[in-house]
Amino acid sequence: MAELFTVGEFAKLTHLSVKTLHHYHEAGLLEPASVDPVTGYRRYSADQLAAAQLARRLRDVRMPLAQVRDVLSAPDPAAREAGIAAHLDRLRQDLAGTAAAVASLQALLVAGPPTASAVLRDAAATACVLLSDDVGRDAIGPWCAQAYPRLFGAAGKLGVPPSGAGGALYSGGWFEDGGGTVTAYLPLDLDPGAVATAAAVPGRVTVGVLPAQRLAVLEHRGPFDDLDLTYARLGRHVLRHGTGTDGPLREVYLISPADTDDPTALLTEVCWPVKENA
Amino acid sequence: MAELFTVGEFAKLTHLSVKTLHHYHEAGLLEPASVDPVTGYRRYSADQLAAAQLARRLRDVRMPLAQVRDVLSAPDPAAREAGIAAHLDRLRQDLAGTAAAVASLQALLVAGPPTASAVLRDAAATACVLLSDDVGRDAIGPWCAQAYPRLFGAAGKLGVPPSGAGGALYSGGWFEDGGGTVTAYLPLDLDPGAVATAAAVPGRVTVGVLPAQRLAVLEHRGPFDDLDLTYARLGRHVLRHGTGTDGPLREVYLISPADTDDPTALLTEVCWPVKENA
DNA sequence: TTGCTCCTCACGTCACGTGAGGTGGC
DNA sequence: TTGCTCCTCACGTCACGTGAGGTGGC
Repeated sequence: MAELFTVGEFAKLTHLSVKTLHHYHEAGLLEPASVDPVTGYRRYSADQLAAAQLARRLRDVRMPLAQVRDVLSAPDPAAREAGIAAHLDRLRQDLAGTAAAVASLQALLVAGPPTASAVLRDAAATACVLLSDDVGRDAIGPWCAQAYPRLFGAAGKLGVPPSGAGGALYSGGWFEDGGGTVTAYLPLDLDPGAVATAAAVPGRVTVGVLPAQRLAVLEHRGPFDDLDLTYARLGRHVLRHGTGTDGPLREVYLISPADTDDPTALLTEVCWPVKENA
Repeated sequence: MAELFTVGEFAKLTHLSVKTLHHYHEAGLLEPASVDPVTGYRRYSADQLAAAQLARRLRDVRMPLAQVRDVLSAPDPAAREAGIAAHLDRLRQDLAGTAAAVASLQALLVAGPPTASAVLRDAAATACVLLSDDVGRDAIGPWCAQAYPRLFGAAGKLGVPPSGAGGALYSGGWFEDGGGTVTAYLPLDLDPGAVATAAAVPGRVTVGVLPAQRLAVLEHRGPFDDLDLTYARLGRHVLRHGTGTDGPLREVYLISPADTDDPTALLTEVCWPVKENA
């Protein structure tokens, strides 16, 4: 007859627990070859051993169940291997992130927080190309990576050279809420008063003016993961003196990931808006 | 006055979300410097910034909250750094495990399952030193690592040389239920009938006899993580012919981690108990 | 008939995120 | 007074594990 195994037997054969097999059934990931309509008994076929073996290995490399399901039901081997390769790539990025986090931890233990001092600056109104989006905390890196090329492209099409480093505004409760509206900008060598006459820009990039603002500024050198140390130094004093405003926080990327592959070489200005009479 | 910040301000300073700070308060991990008894408003002090910065980095390296709490409340810097070092060590092991899982996945994709054939063997009754415990699936490696030295030590104290490689019995539904009773054994060069006269052994190690049993045996070469492939090949045929019994599954560690650091050099006999008339 | 296996709820775990619904401070 | 921030439930997420309580098959 057909080679059918009970859950318990199939569990022994695959080293997946019975509970896990139940879960995979319910998740539509590994459906038994047949289910007895009266008793509900699951029966697995020998043909399903290979799928179970693959599923176990995909879970061992932390692939989410939904993706495992997609891989197992892939229409052809090429699609299957593409799904696996994509996940292994995410795994590599994750690993790099963990290594960076270990380095950040050890740097904090060895060196302690940085000790530079903030300066006040009156930022003038500035014509810019702008790109705004609702971005979560964990998506900010990739979002910026696609935003600035688009802004540079837009500036090029306008025929107006950038007049300085790109930056971004983090509005409202971006850090408190784990995300929100981010506006990436690139300053243009253009009279702010002339902006209304600028040509429309393709995509969602727009041309606008950053308003004049008084800012407390502190330079941050090193990876973005350590920006909290600089925010603490800068914001602590601004808040202590009660001079902070609820305007968006601003970052200026003087040396950005586009300029260097060395995270310790990154240079970022952190700008906290303060009252005019500060 | 004291430098006290609201949750929102403290979130901006630390890049922890307000919800996370609530959670850390409830978890007793980072209690606000003061809580308004009437409004419930949390107030954080500037002194708490360092703890928040450390907590964020510990979470970034996936330290569980309970351990973060222990580290933050450590009595002295030495205890704190010991806690951190212990976790970084677990992280390294985890990483090695993931690397092994990637290798296992890629080997499966490239080579497919192995194709050796099983043989029948009548194992005679054997005198052994034995060590039994309730062990979970994920704890089996470390458990074996401490079990076999103890068994060798016991054999030495008895003055009886081992008569072969060590093995283990995985009883009942060990693989189906994700754990259960495991019995590690080391065969002794001793008449099984003489066992009752053997001296008591210190610790929880005992002297006993493995009963005679007919086994279907298949050799497994390579890491333990790939044992499921061999179990599938072996058990599939045993179950297909309906000759399996519900006795414990047995593994014999011909080349064990004590003998080599190369996982691909490991050699294990997988033994499935079968009926006497098989 | 006795165990053993199988079944289905329902709830727990972990570290938060996501609203809902309501209140305090400038 | 209007927003804005703050508060507390209560529930969702993810991949199962852990019983509870009950039934089918040899």
